Amino acid sequence: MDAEAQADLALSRIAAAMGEPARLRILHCLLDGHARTSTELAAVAEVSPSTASVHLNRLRSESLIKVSAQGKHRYYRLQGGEVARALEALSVLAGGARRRFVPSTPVYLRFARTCYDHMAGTLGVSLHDQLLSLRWIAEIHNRRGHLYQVTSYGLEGLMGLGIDVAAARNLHRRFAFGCMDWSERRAHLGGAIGAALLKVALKRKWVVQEVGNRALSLTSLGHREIHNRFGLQL
Amino acid sequence: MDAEAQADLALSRIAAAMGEPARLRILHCLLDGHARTSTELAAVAEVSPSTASVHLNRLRSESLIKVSAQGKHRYYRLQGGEVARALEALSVLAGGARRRFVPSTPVYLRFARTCYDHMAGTLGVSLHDQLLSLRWIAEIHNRRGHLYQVTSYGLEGLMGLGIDVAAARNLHRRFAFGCMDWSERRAHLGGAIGAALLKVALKRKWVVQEVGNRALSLTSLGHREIHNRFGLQL
DNA sequence: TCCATTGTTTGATGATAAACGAAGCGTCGA
DNA sequence: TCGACGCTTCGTTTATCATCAAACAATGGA
Repeated sequence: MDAEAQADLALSRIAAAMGEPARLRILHCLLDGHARTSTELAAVAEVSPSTASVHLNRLRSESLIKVSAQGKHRYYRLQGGEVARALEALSVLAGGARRRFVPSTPVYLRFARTCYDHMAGTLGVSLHDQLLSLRWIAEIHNRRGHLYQVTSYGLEGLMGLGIDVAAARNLHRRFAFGCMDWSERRAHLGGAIGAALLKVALKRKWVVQEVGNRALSLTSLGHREIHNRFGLQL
Repeated sequence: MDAEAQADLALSRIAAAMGEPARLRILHCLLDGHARTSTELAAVAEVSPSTASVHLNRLRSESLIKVSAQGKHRYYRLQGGEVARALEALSVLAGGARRRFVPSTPVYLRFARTCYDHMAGTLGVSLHDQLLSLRWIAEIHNRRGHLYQVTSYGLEGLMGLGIDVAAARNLHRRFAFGCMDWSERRAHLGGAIGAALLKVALKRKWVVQEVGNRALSLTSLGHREIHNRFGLQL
């Protein structure tokens, strides 16, 4: 088989991978740049988990999505911007320009959002980096992922915010770890400490949660407080 | 079903239409903007005419191609530029940027090329228009397509080029007709007279055929001769 | 008018693949 | 260590679809 025919075949396999309603719903869902778990995507695609797993495998073998395991979950996301662009080009054919795909994470989600029970986005990543450079937290080696301990500086600072670090340590969950941020591609602070920080930020109205999505809005109070307490100019 | 889900479904149907090797070969073949007959496309797709017919119907129902009947033939071509753009976006995913699709007729083909045994492209269309305005040929009405007769002016001119018009009239084929030019979307001169003109142009080295494609190169001699004999400034 | 060419439609057949449940494998939290 | 949970793999069923030959329709030329 010559190179031309082989390229055609590869192209048709990619198009076929997109040409199945359930798989297209999966791709469409991932278009915002977020990573989703297998279970979430099964619900979106409206198929059983086992069926979704087969679909995800197929999309992966065509390099349309990539996966990264994190603990119990497997996070799937688009392989890259080309995939989003191809889907957008296809959507032009379907019903004109009736509906536009959002090729990347929307600005309002990219800046700050919740990731389960802690902060993600630019805000979350910046805070994580600042806590590290202020030496409130320090990395400890572990075979899987980044784990953190709270230093004596950190203990003082967190208690100053009204966080009960000892109680957080006794929760049946990871204490503090670097949680991969999918819009920033860098770590933000997860675990019990991360959750406690979000709780404080919400309670003190540094950020407010929007309805209907996971976005967080930074208030002017929050802007001031985060600058004063962490030296972080957002 | 909500609008979102319906758009996804339409999208997946389009992707599925492209996701079949034979159909993709057809689309790929049509990417140069030319129209092809059902039989030609069956050969390209390497399937039987009946199978090709089914595929062409499917592509047509998804508005990826359009058809126009001309006599015994049915000419298929891409629906529009968006289809070419979508295929190009997909080809980025297949094997990187290894091979680029040509979304429209390449310049070298657009200017001048063979159409079976006569001239097409800008050159062919210009010549056709000029022969009409010089009254070498005149349109005669016919229920299907444009047919032409050669006037006394034309007879003189063609004989001056060494063309045996009487012999051309006796060939078992259409004498002269307007053949739709798919890159120009206008007619060029086909039939026995069109073929005889190409033969002369090749013999006198006004144009030379390139190897491997249907392109024609206009020589400087051809440029001069066509200007002198037809008053055509290319 | 007749025949060759071109193309579509139909019907039958075989291959592909999408779907699910059950079972298996890892990881997390108690 | 022991479930609980998330996810995948396997095996089976079912439905879809690509394919071709044969029949049919339309056109052009002799």
